[in-house]
Amino acid sequence: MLLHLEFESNIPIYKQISNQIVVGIAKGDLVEGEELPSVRQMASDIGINMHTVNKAYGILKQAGWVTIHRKKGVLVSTNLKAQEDYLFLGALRDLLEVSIAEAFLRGIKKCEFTKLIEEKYNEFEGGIS
Amino acid sequence: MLLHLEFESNIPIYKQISNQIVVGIAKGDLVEGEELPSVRQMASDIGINMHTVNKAYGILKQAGWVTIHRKKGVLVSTNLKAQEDYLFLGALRDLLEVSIAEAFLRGIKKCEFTKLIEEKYNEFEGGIS
Amino acid sequence: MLLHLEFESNIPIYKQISNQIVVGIAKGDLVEGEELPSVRQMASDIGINMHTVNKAYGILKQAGWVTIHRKKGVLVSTNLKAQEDYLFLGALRDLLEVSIAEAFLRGIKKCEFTKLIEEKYNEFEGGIS
Amino acid sequence: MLLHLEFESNIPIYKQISNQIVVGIAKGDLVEGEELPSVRQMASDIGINMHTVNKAYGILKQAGWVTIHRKKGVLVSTNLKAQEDYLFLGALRDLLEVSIAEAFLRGIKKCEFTKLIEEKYNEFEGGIS
DNA sequence: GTGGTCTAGACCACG
DNA sequence: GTGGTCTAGACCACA
Repeated sequence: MLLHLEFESNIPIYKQISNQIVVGIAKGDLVEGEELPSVRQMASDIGINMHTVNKAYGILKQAGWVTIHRKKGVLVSTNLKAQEDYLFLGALRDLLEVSIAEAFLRGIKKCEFTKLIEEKYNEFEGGIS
Repeated sequence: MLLHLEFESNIPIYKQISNQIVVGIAKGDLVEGEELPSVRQMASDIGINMHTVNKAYGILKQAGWVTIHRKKGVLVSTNLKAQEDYLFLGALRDLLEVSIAEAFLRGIKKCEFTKLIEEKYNEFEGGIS
Repeated sequence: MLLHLEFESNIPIYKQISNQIVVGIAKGDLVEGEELPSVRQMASDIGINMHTVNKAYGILKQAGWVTIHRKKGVLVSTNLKAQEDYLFLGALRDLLEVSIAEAFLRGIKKCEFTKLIEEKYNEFEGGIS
Repeated sequence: MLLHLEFESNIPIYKQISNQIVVGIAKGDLVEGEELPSVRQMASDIGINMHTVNKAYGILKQAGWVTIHRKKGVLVSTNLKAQEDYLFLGALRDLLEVSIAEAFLRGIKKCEFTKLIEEKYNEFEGGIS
């Protein structure tokens, strides 16, 4: 599991980390119960500050993607709070609106857009089979 | 064309403005050549800082959604730089990756996701016909 | 609204702050929409670091007790996520179990315990009437 | 008397142990004079560090819930220091304040809260009769 | 001036 | 050695 961080990006580093870990889980690169490096370890590996990694882990913990095990450290988890699904869908709808509007105006066809989605989905489902 | 701003959102005001204008264009609420309120006008209407509106217009101009004439004011445009389409698709792919990963892990089916896309697309296509 | 912090306590300072603000809301000392001091302001008032206050505010925001308004700053809110109520009750039940066990073993009567609860409730309800 | 430890809880292991033993006494699962497993025994049973069990026992001894004899081992006791009752009540009041405030603000009625208390009390009183 | 982010260095509780 | 907490000082985006 290698992280690719863009320090020049306007996306905060801690967000890039948490994002990539979620994607890693979806792709099957990270499996349930797997141990993530300690905050200090990952920080020194990447060459960033411990607190930045800590914040990323905090977000993941909050959302349920990892759990902090007192003996084993930070473990990948998929214990999502189901009741948050509808909140997620609402946020997703908002997030998509602008992108779709822009794609539409650029003349990108509906099927091109959905194909993009399906490709990504397939990447993830491939991790399962 | 009414803007609905959420001052408690984590999305910056200027971004909310530019987003809603793009969506407005896609929906057909704003048509090519239509004049948008002046920076001062919109700022006082909404009750926000002039610089915020200015920044929103700047982003829209940069992307080609509006053109700014000294005399005619701010006009809706759809003069997109075609060569940026593939850049847009790349950025879109990145933007969607995390959302799709999360949706996938939450058990949201591919077809549910694409249906959401299609619904939005239909909203926009309706504006044209 | 004055905060009483115990720096020697084993309860983290940021938790003491967030706790006292919640209690303040319940007592009516803080009302919906009221503006809280900025992180820097409160930090310098109390004589602690900005980040500690920031963490307290972050927790309150997460739980819905405050919102970050882009124009007005940090505002008291009571927009709680209703679906978390049953989680709260579960956590409460766990929290109470040990205290009740200990009270019971110390010979504190059921009614003494519930009287304590009722007194606190009255403090809060007094803030409303 | 089986301990159920959650290594992913934010409550320290030693605290979980001491808590559950106090609750066990209240429920009548553990009776006065009963012998608890030795530090080494319990540690190996649960698969945790000896020091962790030791710390739990230390807390229990400190509060008077167990006595430690060199020969007889760790014995359940209820030799509470009576003069600490008022301290306990004070601490309890502080502990409950935030929970009650939050419950109040969430619209949980006073009687719902006290019913929760009474149910727990009944669990313990059932252990006696 | 506000909150948001990052860094650096430190101490403590825990296991 | 782990995560949790606190401090101090800095830069940036935002309004």
